[in-house]
Amino acid sequence: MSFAFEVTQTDPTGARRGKFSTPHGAFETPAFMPVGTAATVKGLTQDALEQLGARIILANTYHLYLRPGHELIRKLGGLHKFMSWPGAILTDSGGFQVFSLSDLRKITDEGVRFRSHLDGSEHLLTPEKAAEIQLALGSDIAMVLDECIETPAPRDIAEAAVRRTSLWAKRAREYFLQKSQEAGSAATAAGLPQWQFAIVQGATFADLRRQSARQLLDIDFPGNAIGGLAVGEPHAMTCEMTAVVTELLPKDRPRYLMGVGRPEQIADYVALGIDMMDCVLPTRAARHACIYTSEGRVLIKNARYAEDQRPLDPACACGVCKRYTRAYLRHLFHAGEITAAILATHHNVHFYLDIMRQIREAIGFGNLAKFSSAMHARYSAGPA
RNA sequence: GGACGGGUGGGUGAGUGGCUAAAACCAGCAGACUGUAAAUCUGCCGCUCCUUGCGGGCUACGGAGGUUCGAAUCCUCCCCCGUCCA
Repeated sequence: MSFAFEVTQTDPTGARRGKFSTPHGAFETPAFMPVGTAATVKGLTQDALEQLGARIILANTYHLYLRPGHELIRKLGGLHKFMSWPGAILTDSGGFQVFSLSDLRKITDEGVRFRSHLDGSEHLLTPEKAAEIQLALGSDIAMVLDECIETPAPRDIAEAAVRRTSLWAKRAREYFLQKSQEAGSAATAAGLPQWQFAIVQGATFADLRRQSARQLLDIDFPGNAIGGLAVGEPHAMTCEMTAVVTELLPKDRPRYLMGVGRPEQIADYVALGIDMMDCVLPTRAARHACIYTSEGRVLIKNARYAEDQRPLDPACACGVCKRYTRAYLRHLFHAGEITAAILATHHNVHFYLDIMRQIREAIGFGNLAKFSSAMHARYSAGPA
């Protein structure tokens, strides 16, 4: 069946290995999803993404709604066809923009009123509207609109966000099911997503996190996400909140921790039972000359690499590391050449996807904990 | 030979008596980045001393003198550069 999630292996730590199927192919979990907000993973062609082994990427409801417009994408055959991406696509709802565009929006129970960061025009994003846009895009996994808040947050603010997120999730679910029912058995043919994920909020309050999770579980989503983390709080807190929530989540359904993480943190989240993650870090840091390697971070613009003939990461098998030197990459960055961003992104995304491959293997062999501590050791030591 | 215009910190270039170790930009050095308003943003960027303070000393706006309490800024001469006229 083309819509399925199955846990195939578990680890003493709590980590799970599994397989996630969509109409646009299957992928193994735990999975890392590169972020392609505006229907492109910045710096990478779809060819490159496929070659790197990416089977699912992220796109953004809010951004694609503003430009080029979801109706245009629908008209052109859906997002997969539009961007020529054969793999799976998860679409974020715009809930993160509630957080990141906080100066440009007003929030009520009805929805979020945004002033476009592109032209200042005003738009109302409701839970139903966010679902509708994602249906138009034809995404494989749709996220509900949630209220993502800053951390640390006062308790009353966090409570309000939990309440509103549950309210919105219920409406989003009803809308989604109704539309799916209307489409009937033609749903798949019409490219409608079968997967809709809820998003747990609750800031750094364990009881609110539990409350949020329980409320969302009552609505009953095929998959569950944890949001509002890794937005400034310490890593230990991120882990604590994640653990609080994953304890409550059904074991047979996928769990997605949104927006994480640093290379050395990924295995920690997997150990807490997370199946999916996404993060802009590998792509953004790459554009900013920060290279992730098996030996730690390499700030490739630094003068110390001017004559360094080694590859970015001597232990890396990616095409960039096979062919180019640190000295060359440093030069490209200093020269402001677009190729610098392209090559660095290629490597960093490879690095992240490779971390996940290693983690999946480690789960198979039961030595995830070892992998995790090794990563932390390398990354606390700083660049070589 | 003459007439104008101009010489400012690594570069471009503001500044025409004190608020100027001297704008801004670039280059350089370092840092940040976690469901992307990010090929972005931040700090440093003459030398030096210390009790690291919106601290002290020194050097600095082509060169040398001078005026002034005080000069990158005004005056004199000189040296360069550009444009134009012979």
